[in-house]
Amino acid sequence: MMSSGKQTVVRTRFAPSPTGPMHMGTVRTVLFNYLFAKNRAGVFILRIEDTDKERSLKEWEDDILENLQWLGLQWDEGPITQTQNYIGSYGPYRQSERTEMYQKYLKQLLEQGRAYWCFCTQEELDAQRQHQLSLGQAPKYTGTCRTLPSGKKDQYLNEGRSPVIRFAVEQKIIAFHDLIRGEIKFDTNLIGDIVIAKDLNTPLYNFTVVIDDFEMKITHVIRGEEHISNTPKQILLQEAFGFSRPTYAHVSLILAPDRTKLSKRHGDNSITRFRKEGYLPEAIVNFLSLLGWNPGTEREIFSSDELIKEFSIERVQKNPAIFNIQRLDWLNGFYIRKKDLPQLTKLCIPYLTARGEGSALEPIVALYQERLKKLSEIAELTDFFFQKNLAYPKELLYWKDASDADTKRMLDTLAQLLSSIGEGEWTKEKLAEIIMPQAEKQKNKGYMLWPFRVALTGKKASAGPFEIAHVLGKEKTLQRIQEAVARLS
RNA sequence: GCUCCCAUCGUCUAGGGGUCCAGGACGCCAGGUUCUCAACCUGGUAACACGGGUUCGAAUCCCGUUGGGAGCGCCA
Repeated sequence: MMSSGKQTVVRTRFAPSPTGPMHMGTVRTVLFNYLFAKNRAGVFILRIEDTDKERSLKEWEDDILENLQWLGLQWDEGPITQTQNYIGSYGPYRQSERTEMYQKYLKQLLEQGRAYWCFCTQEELDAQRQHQLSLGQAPKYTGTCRTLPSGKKDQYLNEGRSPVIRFAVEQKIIAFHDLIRGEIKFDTNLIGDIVIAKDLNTPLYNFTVVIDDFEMKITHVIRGEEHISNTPKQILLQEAFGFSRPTYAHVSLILAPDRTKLSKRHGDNSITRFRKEGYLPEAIVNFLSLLGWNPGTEREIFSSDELIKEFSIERVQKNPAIFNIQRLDWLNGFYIRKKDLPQLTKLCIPYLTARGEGSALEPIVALYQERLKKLSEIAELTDFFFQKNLAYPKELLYWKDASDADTKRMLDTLAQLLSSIGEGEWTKEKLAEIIMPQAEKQKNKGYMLWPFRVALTGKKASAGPFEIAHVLGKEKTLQRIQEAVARLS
């Protein structure tokens, strides 16, 4: 195991396969790896597991790289790349670029007789599995290729069968300590000889992980719960090579509200979708890290640096957590409210395309900063500022029991009052100073303020009328009131 | 079917034998503020899955039941 005298540097890795968009659940796993490594002043590695040539796509690798960058989860090591678009100067490790090394280890196993060529066909294996299932047994490989006479081998080759490489699984009890779950035991009797490579150039997952974790000196394997049952296979492989065993920590899954594994059928839960909708990386990081972990205090808000400082893997929850978007929304709103205006405006611009320049939009964004749950909402909330003609039913102008005539009279009074205010003193304070006394004369301020606000926005919910009138300017404000009057009677 | 994992408010969780007729947060409800919607403040609702042990004492330890989840590939 690990040397106890000198302190070993902690090394963790995130090892995704680029076969689809990066999900929220995946992000949480990365986060735990990242936080754990950083908390121990260790090294965090990114390894792209692209051994499946059919399913691995460059598009998805880019998706992973982009999102990690966006989230601020930078890896510390990797091959230096020429065309580096990412923070730092390291590219990711890619398993597709390491086949020679895997081959070396594969040959070693073959020579030692720890692995062998298996000639069984897909049909034979399927039949075997069906048979075992029908007997109520766990399906496992029980073929005889392990001890195949060499004559038979030639015969199969002549038949055109293409063999795979199987690892001869030793029958024993494998126990390992999991940082989150404690002792876990498996009887390898239930595991058949596993396929570790399709051929010498095509190694498979359970094999490559073991080699890479050793070669990259990974000390802690933090991964999803779905890998618990792979662990004994990997330990067996490690033992065959005499590799030291990393420490394991299996993180529970994130579940959809129906309590099943979060998947496509629960809608789009890709990190890219949340990014596009206008969730902030700090909100996602804060939210995900508290999904299944907390420092034992009543604190809810954490920056990345604070998370790094507080994080401990032992405090990670064993039971799976349900993805609860309302809490994410709340956190997102919190972080939006905390942004300074120029920064927030900049973030909103993509959602306000062709509606003006940055600084011109600031007053508008300011009115809605505390109403935003996600950035994308800014578009609909503020559309009335940019529309030439507002579309709303005239009934919307009525406050409570106010009649058409009442409302018209209110708007006329308002127009009169507003006209008296000079362009130069058109501030929300001045507007309130002139209008409020009149509004207060009504049975209820709503009789004047409601139609005022609706005339300006065409909406039943919005920011206050004075601040909106201020941003709109005198001319547009009066014009919108006239338009409202024209709708009545 | 087999193997493994899990089990506190609707949700995320605190709790690791007595200080818990269970605390916080989100949500929800009510009130305050308010022309509206947010934001903000105050209050409220709501949980130890069940059954056996162990113990003077159990949400906390053990066993079982039930329930949920994951895995059982020439995917990762």
